[in-house]
Amino acid sequence: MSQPKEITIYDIARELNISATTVSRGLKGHPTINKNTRKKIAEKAKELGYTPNTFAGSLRSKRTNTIGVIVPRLNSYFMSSALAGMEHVANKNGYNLIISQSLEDSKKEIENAHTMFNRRVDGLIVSLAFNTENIAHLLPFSTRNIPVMFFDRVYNSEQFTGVVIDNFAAGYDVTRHLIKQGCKRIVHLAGNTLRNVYHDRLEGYSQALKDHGVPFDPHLVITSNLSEEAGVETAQQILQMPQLPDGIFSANDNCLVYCMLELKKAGIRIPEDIAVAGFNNDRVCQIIEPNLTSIDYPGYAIGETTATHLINHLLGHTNIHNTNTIVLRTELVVRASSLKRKE
Amino acid sequence: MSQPKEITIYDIARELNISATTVSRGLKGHPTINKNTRKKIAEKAKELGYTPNTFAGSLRSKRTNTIGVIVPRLNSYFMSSALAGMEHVANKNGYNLIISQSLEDSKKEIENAHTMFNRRVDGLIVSLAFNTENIAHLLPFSTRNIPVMFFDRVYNSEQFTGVVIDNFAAGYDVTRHLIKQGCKRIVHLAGNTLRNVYHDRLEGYSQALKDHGVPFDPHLVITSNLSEEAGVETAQQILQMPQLPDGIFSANDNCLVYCMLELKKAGIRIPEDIAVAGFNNDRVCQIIEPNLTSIDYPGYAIGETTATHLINHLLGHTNIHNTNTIVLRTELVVRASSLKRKE
DNA sequence: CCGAAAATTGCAACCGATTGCAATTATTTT
DNA sequence: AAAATAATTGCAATCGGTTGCAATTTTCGG
Repeated sequence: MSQPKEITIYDIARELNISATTVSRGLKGHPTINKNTRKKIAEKAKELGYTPNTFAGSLRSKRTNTIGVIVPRLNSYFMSSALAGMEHVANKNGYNLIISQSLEDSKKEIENAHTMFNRRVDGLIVSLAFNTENIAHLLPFSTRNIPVMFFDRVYNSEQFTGVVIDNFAAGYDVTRHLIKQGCKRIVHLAGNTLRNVYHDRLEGYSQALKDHGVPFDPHLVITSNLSEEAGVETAQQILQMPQLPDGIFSANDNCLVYCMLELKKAGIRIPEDIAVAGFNNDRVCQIIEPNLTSIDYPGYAIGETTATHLINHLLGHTNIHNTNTIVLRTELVVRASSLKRKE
Repeated sequence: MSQPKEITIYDIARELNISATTVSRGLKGHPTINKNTRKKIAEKAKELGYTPNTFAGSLRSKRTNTIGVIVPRLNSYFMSSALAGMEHVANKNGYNLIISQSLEDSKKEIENAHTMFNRRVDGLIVSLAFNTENIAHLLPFSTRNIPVMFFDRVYNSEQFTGVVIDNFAAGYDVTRHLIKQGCKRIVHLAGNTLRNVYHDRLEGYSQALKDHGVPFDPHLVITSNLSEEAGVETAQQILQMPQLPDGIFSANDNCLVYCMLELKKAGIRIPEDIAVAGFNNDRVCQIIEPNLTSIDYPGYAIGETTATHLINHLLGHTNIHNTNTIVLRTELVVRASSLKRKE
């Protein structure tokens, strides 16, 4: 099982009777190396089957061309889209992604952050776990001048840049839309309000109610982890309310879909009895019946934007420290699930 | 912008008046180091805020604790589930994942393989692009004794291990099920038959027809890239057939769902006019109406299995070279979309 | 043809940990 | 208490590129 010997720049140098320095520079296309020499080096490298050893280089140069990504979980429609967007941008620019999941657990998020740090990622992209309360684990990155960017689940801090949508406005829009459809008792399925996204959506909801003279009833705000199971449970809770609501605004589609199915099973008509609207514009929106009104939340674009900004910063084209927040445009996509009246 | 100096094992060594060797071993929990010394080292390391530099270590030890993953795209339900499974196993074992997408393009897959090689991944996991015809780009890994494992889209080779399901059997089961429901003209939505998964499903379909005396009609096999758009187009093709089919077996759910929506729009009743069944047991199966019969294709488990085997091999617990293929169990999940007769 | 400027190339230290082997120290055994 | 064995620790080379600065070669004007 002996490993075949690794071909190094020294091998190339020896065969060409030049120094390793020249080979190193030649391979990098360094301008001070003679064109002709460069060609010879390239040829010999190919001939010998040379492959650069990234570690050796990174050790010295302190650049790894690696971006760490920590997400709550990578198998949701939104997340995998965002990751796909990041990977695309990164790959195009010669960067690679090391991806890890916190599984919504702050402790694991901290561990992962350590790993990323040890791996000397050039930059870090994070979407926070459900229960992360502070970002002490990210401070070593700042100390080291390693840029950290949040996306989606951001942390309110002067120190880091985040890519988000205007969750308040989106929550407001959805709620207003439901009110305009005649809803008076609107349930809000909320997530952990520790996270900006859920907090802001709830605020938007409250404000819209207020602005339109609809009383805010805390009993109508159901907080959960917004999972599929939570959707089912929520439906049961709703069905047991002394007075049924006439609208639901959910902070995510996934949960709402399962809630809808359960409500339908119980004979509730949507949107006639209850108008519903979600958040994310998940693929299922166009598949469930009735089609689901939702906020279009461009995962791929968010991923691209985040990665682009981070890489531009790394390349020195821009400085993200000047930017606190990047807000992407969203859009309310109205579909049958919320249309009580013909518009 | 000067970087704060990096803390190394030498700093710890100096402060403790011992050698760097001892520090290195101490941190790794090497048994020959005195327990007491070990404790002192650990304390000092924490005190100074030491973080190991993975590169330096990897350079010397030639182990990176990194697994490369190349997938066609990472934003599909199946893929992101598989990746989630892999990440979970890898993380548990101290490995990290470098993930890249080929975007179904063989050329990009080759580039990505190079990158992975240069990064000296300890092992590689691949699911092939639609149009990859050979695996020359993976041979350097074999030469170097770097284990490569396929999953899902595997390459038929003695050389590498793959984790798959029995696509033939699954295709056979679905088709037989449709036949038993009384279908006589069953359309098959096929993918690129260069890929085992689609090839085998088609074979299973053919064989089932044959075994049950249903004639095979090549016009009923519609090959596409199985995208959402393809689903819509396929529906239009079907609607223009001189004689409508009475069943559809699609090689994936995603495409079929869009096809169904289009057919329903045209007034086709499912399953009465056309019974349909898909493949993957995607989340949408339980959401679309009627609920979709499908083959449960356990993405998360496939990811876990693949990563587990690879890591066990890396740790020397098992040797994947003894294993050619690992076949996971699948199951036909029957739902309303295919039930022409009460069972 | 000479000397200065420009273009190339090389020296040698360095990045930070790992490791085979030898050396030192502690513990037992006789 | 000396000898033998076991437990710890350290030396010094090594992994494979990168980089500041000096050295060498080439080019060219006069």
